[in-house]
Amino acid sequence: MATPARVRLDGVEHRRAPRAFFAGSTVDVARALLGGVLLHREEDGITAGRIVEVEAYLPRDDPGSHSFRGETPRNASMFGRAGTAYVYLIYGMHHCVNVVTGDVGSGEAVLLRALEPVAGVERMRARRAVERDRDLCRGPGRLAQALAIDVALDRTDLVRGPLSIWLPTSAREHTIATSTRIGLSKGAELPLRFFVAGSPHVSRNARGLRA
DNA sequence: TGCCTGATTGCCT
DNA sequence: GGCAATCAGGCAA
Repeated sequence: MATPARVRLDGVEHRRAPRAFFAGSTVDVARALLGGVLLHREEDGITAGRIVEVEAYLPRDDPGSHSFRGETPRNASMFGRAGTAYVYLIYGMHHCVNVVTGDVGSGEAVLLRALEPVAGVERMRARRAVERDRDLCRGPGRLAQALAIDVALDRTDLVRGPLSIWLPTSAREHTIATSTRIGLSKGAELPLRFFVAGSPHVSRNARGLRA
């Protein structure tokens, strides 16, 4: 499928994130993803949302990461090249979407935790029974459902495939806040969650904020 | 082979 | 605030 080099989303011109964007250090990529757009090009339309909350999962000595115990069939894509999508099923019913970063084999990724809907909102509403649009993508399982992302998209290439990341050509003003990651039993003390301060689309209020 | 747990969500009290 | 839903991976036996 022909993918345009640029697209207008939410009134702002965006360019598709190239391979090099994902190859940096995981924390840097995580912070740079804030303000970017996750877009799913489906057969009959698109859904997209601005990224407002992420978590970094580091390559070594990060007990909270799926890669901590080494590569397995489940987490194999997390060890793939930067710019690969790592999608997995959690709690037997929800999907989580990650962006693979760093070098091949290192096992680093950024979990996308919340989006502000910007395109295909009607499609999202049809998939998720919620009263408020801010609840469409407020949480990792919710955004996956809203954008119809499941394990079929695991291992796909964010640089060329149906899932993609788009970056505004002129940076938007936002303050990045930091907190500990959510839901972990190990590695929970590390300040590796980043989100747009004040955004109503962030999944929950956090403790230990640092602007 | 069997048991336990999880990067969550939504419903119930 | 508590807890069930639901299932694949990981580990013990």
